[in-house]
Amino acid sequence: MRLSTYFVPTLKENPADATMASHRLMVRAGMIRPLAAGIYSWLPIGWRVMKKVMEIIREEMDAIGAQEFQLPALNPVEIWEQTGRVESFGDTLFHLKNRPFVLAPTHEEIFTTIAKDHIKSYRDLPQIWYQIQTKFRNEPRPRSGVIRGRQFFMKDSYTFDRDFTELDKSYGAHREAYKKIYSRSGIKFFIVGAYSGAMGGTGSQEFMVESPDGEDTCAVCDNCDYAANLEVATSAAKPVGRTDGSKKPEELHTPNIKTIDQLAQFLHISTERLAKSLVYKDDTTPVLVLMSGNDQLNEAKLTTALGKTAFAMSPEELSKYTGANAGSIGPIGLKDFRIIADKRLENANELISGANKDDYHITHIDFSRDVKIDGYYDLRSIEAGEPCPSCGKDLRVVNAIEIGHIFKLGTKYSVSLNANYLDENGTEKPIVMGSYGIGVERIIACHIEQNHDDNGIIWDNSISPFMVHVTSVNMDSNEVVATADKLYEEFNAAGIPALYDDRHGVSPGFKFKDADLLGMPVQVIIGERNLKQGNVELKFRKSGERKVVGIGAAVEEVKRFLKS
RNA sequence: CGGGGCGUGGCUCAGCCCGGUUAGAGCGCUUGGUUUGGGACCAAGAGGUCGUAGGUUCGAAUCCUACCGCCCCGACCA
Repeated sequence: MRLSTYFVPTLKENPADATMASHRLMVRAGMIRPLAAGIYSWLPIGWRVMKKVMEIIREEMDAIGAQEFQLPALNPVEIWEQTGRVESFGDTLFHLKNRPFVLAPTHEEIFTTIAKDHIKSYRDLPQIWYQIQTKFRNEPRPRSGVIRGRQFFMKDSYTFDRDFTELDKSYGAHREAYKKIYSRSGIKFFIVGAYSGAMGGTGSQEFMVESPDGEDTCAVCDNCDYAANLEVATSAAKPVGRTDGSKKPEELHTPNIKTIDQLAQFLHISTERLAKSLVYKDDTTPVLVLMSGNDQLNEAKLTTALGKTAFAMSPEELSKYTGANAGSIGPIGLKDFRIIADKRLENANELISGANKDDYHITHIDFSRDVKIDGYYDLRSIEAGEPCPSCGKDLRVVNAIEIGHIFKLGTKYSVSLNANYLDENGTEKPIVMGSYGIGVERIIACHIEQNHDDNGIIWDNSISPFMVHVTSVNMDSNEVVATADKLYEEFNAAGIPALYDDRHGVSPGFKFKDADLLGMPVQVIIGERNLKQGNVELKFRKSGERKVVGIGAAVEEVKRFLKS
């Protein structure tokens, strides 16, 4: 493409509202333009990158036998009501005003409906179906450029199997395909065990890119391959356990003590044996959650433990239900509560907790003697520096951007939409499903996050919009123009996509800055200085290395570089 | 949805606190000329309902109210 006519509106200055490097650079390089919050237009050079990423995805999906579909984004709301997801998506689901339709935020319902209509026999299984399609989600707060948008491209695939063993195979195939997709896209990533959330299902993993701007938090071990989203991460933190002492519970006056730290200071002991009480309520039952000391409750883990979402009680509810205010609540003498505790507190004794009477605590509590605990669950958020559950080395806690998520859905959607098949014995069974997503924009944004410098983007060959950037330094020199034209044609003829800066009246410095900003892997610079000796200059974007070569050798040199 | 910030030519911003001719700068754009290896220079131009609506005032970009939009933090995030 000739830059003189190609629409690439580059910007010298940073857009005021972009904070992340990828966002800034995508706007500056003329890849995208904002239309509204979380909604972007893709300009020609950005769309070229998008298409290359999509092509990598297609190749790897096709390689595991997946078949590409294209489903409607407009869906009758009725289908979404059948799976209960109008409610579970809530305000995130876009509803049309003048028809009972929604804009699809994902496609489990529609793919399952097709499966229900046409998959009737075990002979029809397995199937792997996918699409690359625009998704719509009314995000309460779009952010970080294209990373969290209200409209975005997702590769979503769905597997249909006869049982869970077969599902494991389909799931495994996706996991491997995803690794290839991200590796080929030039992204450093890691895989974490994840929380299935409202998707339901029996297991899931996320593909993550470490980034201080990430919205997720993960625990990772640099020694072994343990990595997990904090929503499910565990550590080998020691249980509180039992200690000497067989005293009976005793009330203790603790005036104006509200926090665990104050209590520890007041009693001159460590925080570990202080059983912190947190009070939640789900739709029916009040729940008392006991944690050791200052361990932080992870609400995602709480949801998993309870099987439903619970909300923290307001201060007014607290005193109504417990008779005390926050800071003085405990498990002893509490009526009508479901009481659960973190695993670290399992069977612990010599604990101190609130007395459900303001300014009083109870000492010498033995959980196996004095309290009826309805269950011990892993409820705490792990912290950096705790020992890895698999190898014991220190865990790191990092922020990360989710670029893919794979789910073993099981039969949640097939049951609610009656997608059944007949097995060899003529028994009707629900199809066992998996669903797998990739955020296409996020691949691009994360690639730029990981591959840029102060001057601009540094594309990997695999997704670079062009392979070579030909710069004609001086358009007023006939020799320079003739040589640049000729090289540009030669690159085209050799099947090497080239961007040719043939703009008139643009100073050399301006062209060089644009070339670095746009970030093609190789630049071929044609100027009078080198041309006198019959040479042109190659500049390799990533290394910054420059090399002067004869005009006739330029194409071969570039070819060799691109192959290496 | 809670907290904070912002809205002034295409872009980045000043002016607003303390109201007062014709609303500014840099970049970009147009024309002419000079330049040509790291975001050139000179000259002459074009381009703005100061987010919208109401209010206060003799007078509003500036003060007040409401609304809209955008960004950041939090909540939320299959």
